[in-house]
Amino acid sequence: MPNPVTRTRQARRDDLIAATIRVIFRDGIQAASLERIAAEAGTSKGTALYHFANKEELYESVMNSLFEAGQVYMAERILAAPDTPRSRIEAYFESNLRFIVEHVEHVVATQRIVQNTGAIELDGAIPPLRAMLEAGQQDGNFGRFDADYMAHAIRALIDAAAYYRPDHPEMDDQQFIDEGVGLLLRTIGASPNPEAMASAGTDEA
Amino acid sequence: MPNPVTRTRQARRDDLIAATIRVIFRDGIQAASLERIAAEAGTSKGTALYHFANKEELYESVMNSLFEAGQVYMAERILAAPDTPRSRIEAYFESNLRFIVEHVEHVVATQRIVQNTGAIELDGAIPPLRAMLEAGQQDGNFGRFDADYMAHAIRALIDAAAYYRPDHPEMDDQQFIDEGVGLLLRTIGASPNPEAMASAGTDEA
Amino acid sequence: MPNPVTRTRQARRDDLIAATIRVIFRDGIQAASLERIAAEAGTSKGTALYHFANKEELYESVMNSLFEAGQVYMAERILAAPDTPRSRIEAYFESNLRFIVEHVEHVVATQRIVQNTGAIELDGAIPPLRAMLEAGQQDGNFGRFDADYMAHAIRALIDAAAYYRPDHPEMDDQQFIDEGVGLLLRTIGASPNPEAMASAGTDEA
Amino acid sequence: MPNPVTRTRQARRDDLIAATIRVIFRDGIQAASLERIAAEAGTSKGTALYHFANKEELYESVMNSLFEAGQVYMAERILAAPDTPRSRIEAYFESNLRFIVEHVEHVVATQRIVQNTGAIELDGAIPPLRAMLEAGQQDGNFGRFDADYMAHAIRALIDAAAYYRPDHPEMDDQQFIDEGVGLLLRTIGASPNPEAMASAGTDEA
DNA sequence: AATGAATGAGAGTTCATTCAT
DNA sequence: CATGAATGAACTCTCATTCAT
Repeated sequence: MPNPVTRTRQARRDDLIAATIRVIFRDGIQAASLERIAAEAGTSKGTALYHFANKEELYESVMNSLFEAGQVYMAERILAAPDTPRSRIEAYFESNLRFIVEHVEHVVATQRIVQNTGAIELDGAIPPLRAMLEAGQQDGNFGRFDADYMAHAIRALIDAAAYYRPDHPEMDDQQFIDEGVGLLLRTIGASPNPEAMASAGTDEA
Repeated sequence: MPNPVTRTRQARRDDLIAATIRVIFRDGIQAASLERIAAEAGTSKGTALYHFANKEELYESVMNSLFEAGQVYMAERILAAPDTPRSRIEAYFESNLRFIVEHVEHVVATQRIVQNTGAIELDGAIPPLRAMLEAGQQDGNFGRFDADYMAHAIRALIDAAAYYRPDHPEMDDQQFIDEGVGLLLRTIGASPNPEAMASAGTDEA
Repeated sequence: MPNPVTRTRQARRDDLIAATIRVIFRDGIQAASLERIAAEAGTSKGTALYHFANKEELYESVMNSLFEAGQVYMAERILAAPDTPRSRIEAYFESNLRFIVEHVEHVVATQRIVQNTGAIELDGAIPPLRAMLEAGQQDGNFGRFDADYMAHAIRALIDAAAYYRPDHPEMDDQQFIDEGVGLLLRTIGASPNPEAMASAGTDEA
Repeated sequence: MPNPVTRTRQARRDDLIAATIRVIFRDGIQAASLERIAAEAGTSKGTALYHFANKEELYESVMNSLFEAGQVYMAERILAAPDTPRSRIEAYFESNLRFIVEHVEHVVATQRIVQNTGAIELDGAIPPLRAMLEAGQQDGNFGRFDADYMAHAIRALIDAAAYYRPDHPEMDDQQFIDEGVGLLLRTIGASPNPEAMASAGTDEA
């Protein structure tokens, strides 16, 4: 029976992870000292280091909790899409952008950590993406481009979307996602919506 | 009349700026303490702070020297291009990528500084870019997209190119630039159109 | 009636004392945190402090358990020796060295604690030793020396033997003891005199 | 022209070394935090770490300054002695004890550091000492003993003398040294003073 | 113009100890 | 009996900045 003072182990860890995300997102990674993070979580530096061996482990937990959640979220949606490169990559784009919209702070905080610590975690995203791109190219559905270069470009675009989002509340979530998906599909040389193009109208001049 | 032993004011500042760039590019921004930078410049921490009021001013100088050089470099080439949105933006893309290729270390160092200190300097690049995009859209040469969103996307793609470059020496400079320009033109909905480039005629199919 | 799962009070204390000795002997006193000791004993820091009011009390228990065991061990052997200063001191030397050989880890751990905490426990050993030396001097059996100075020297030699022992496994126990006893007897000016030991007669040539 | 505030580099280092010795000698090595040492030296923690890369380097400086001084001091006196094992080792004993008397605090502080950090510096003293002992044994001047064991015993006795000295001011320096030399010579089985024995009297029964 | 020296603020980390359960 | 959780004090170390020369 957990009480409000002595939380269970995982609850405290979650509190600290959430506090870390808030501080980094709000004040920048420079401001994210253990003391500041602990204060944000309503606890002390000593307690933070009781739950995480060191700051690096805390940061890793922030990153891993995002990666795991993101992977599940996206895999679910990508596998639900029709099994064609075009549909798959569109599902990839859309699910990734939607995940970002729903977890902006966590995403931005993680990016700051990756940039700052030189963690190469994000590189793990490149190979599967490259594979999807090459599959589409072989089917003749995508344009002509260097798949590795393009994979990095896509990651850059998606990551940038996370930075863009919080500063543009005037755009609603769906607009934001659609704009991003359209842009990404155009970048890889796949028309934004084949069905729409057939039935409704033309998106491009 | 500069003394051969005692460097002139500007020369020393330039030394320190160059040293800062090298340290950040090579060892990361975490390693860029004033002591480390001064040592790299062959001088002392005290001297570094004699030439720059504080570390922030040194970082600003690193960023400004890049922006000024970049602006001159790009303006020259953009103005030399035919006065159409399509040509102008292609010149923008190509000159920017070429500038990056020629100044990778400086560009990467600046990006690290911006990310780390939260400097918003890069936002200055958005309005002129957005203007170019809107001009192209009004001419019917570019696709349908949110110009502000696209301006940020383009900056993200170009910035990402700087990170990509040093890790891919197997690509030669021209390949790298062409791949980037092609990708960017596709993104804004303007096909690269090689024939047009040969005949200097219509930019868009 | 001790519960097989829940150890008895004394058993837990003994576990912790033994764990403390192992940790200090193996990893040094710097590494001997309560957490480390508790882990070595297969329990938790909280439990350790349930059985000992604080760390100091734990250390005192380590020392006292050694002193008590040593005192019993030595007293038994010294009282069994012929009642002459020469025999008595020889029994003191031999029993002390033999006790060390049989409890190296405990002895070394205790020495480390004494050195580190500045505990002056060892001084308790000086007065009885000094008395034995003075008795021998009055009988004309020992050399001319300052008894207090010599008592300290003897303690230093015996303590040093404990440090020496683990690093020299090539020497067997008996050799080690004999070498030490010989050295000590020589130091106080009483030759080891093997004939005397055989005939149980005159102790000094 | 050094002023009382800004001391020269070496002077400050010496101040800090002296302060370290005083703190360790007076309050024990546990109390020797950088803050405490800096305060004792009349400066700040930051300054201490400006002059020494880290605490370890400070401790090494304490040890090395002692070893260097001691080596010079003893070498001078040992080389001045007649070239026989007996004279040489007596000069070794006497010069070492005299050096200790003149640098008790430094010696004790160094011993505490060695014990605490596990530095094995003192082992360097064993081989030359063992060589001297073996030389004396071959000449038939010393008793029968294991030279390595004895070398360690001698070091232990001499080190113990440093601990003994400050607590016994009633003994004057010369007495202290003579008592120690006599004890040591007896330990190795060399009569304390061959000349004295020939001309004056007998020290042993 | 240049710099060695000094410093204080703040960082991450360790640890003995307290306490509620 | 036992322990997980929490905490605060103290520690070493980093660093931008000030200042006298």
